[in-house]
Amino acid sequence: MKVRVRFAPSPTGFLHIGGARTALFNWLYARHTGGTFVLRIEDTDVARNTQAAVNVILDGLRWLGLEWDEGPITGDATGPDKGDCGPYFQSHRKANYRARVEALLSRGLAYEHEGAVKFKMTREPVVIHDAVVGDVRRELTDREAADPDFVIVRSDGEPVFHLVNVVDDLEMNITHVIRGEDHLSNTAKHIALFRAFGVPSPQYAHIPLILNPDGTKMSKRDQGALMTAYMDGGFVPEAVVNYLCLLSWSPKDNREKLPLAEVVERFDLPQILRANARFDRDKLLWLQGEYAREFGDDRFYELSIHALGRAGFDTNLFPVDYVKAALDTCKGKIKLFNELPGYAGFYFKDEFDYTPDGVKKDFIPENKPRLQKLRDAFAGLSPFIAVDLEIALKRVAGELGVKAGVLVHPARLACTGNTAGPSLYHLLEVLGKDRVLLRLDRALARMG
RNA sequence: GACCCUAUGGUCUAGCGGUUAGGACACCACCCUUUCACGGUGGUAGCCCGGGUUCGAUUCCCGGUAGGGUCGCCA
Repeated sequence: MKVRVRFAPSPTGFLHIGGARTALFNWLYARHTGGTFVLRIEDTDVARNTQAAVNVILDGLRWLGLEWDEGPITGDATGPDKGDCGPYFQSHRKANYRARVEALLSRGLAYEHEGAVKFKMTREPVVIHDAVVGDVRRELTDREAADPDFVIVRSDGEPVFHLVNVVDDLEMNITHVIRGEDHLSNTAKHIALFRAFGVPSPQYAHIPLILNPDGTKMSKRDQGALMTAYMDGGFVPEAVVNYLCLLSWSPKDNREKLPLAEVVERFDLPQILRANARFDRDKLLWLQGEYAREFGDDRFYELSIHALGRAGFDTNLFPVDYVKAALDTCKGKIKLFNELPGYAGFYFKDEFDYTPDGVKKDFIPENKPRLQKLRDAFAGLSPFIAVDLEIALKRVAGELGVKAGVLVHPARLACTGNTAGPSLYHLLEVLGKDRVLLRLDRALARMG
């Protein structure tokens, strides 16, 4: 039997990091088994659905690289889709639900109740055979024991989650339901519905949740909960996906950074851990840095230029070779691409403020004659290249009887406005003699 | 309140009926160095508690505790 899994988000809120992880595990299992990954939009809550949320779901999955085999192609519920089990928006499957409810009603398995339809839930404990958690015997809670039946169609005629979820899994021939553990308790209801429809339940696999760093449940309002925070925050999908793979799953060989293709090869349901995991942004950031450092030039330039553009820097105003040379000095130094405007913006603007800490420390009176002497030495240099700049600076330092750092720090502040940044000699070479002398003069005037 | 899941350093994890309990992030110190970052070396820190089984439990069983989830005409 060919594996068919689905990710079935509800567009009532923006794509969540936990939802992304659920999508990832479904995708991994589909790819691992050579199965099919279906995307289904559960938009039955008309009042709370938004088109923007649908778009973020599609954009987010594509950004992560989790392409689906079946499902909508655009965020338009009436738009094109791919696959033989559509429509993939639940808002367009109402006839299916109606027919299923009729069948239950006619067989006495459901009944009308004050305008709504309720399903006659079994009173017996339900055993859930879960691929991750094992066998779970779910008994009724006290409140359920008082009234075990539950609503499957609202009095306004709209079908409810438990019903539509099961009907679609059934009609879309879903073989494995991989979802968050928050659904484990509800699974008894779903199994009862499958029984009522006379078909076996899919294989369930309930995966642990992602918690906040303090161990509380991550909600949409928490820091870092939304996928857009990563998409817009200068992260790369490789790092986010890699990090997500390491939550509740492990390659078991002490490696942390590993290619997705290898995860696909090794991923399987029984090895998924059972305990919730806390989200650790520091570790994600570390992985982000690992990836950012190892990108090829083209990818690095592309992401960098994009990040600079978002911050208002138009790199098209500069020669391509200049832009590339400037970015080359930043590679391996930054983690988040969002850091780049602050880190390398000095290459692309002549007017900038000096960081106050640096002014206090480096633009001191005794440094003025030193910087002047350095400026004069630089003025005589041709060509203006890093190795010669370093020799010149160290010679001046020697003549002054000071360590190189005494000149390096004010020179850096003068030319970049910052106390930290790319290699000084290389950034000077990239800026070029004219810009460097101009900036040194400006700093000298400022120190006056 | 009831039902369900879970429990290895601060965090993510490996592991085992007998191990000096391994790795990674973070943190601290030192080295490298023009800053930052990288890299290198070293370090602090862990098997939730109580019973039971056993020659021996972090590992198996039971209980407790703690954390999480669910019990909607939300999904």
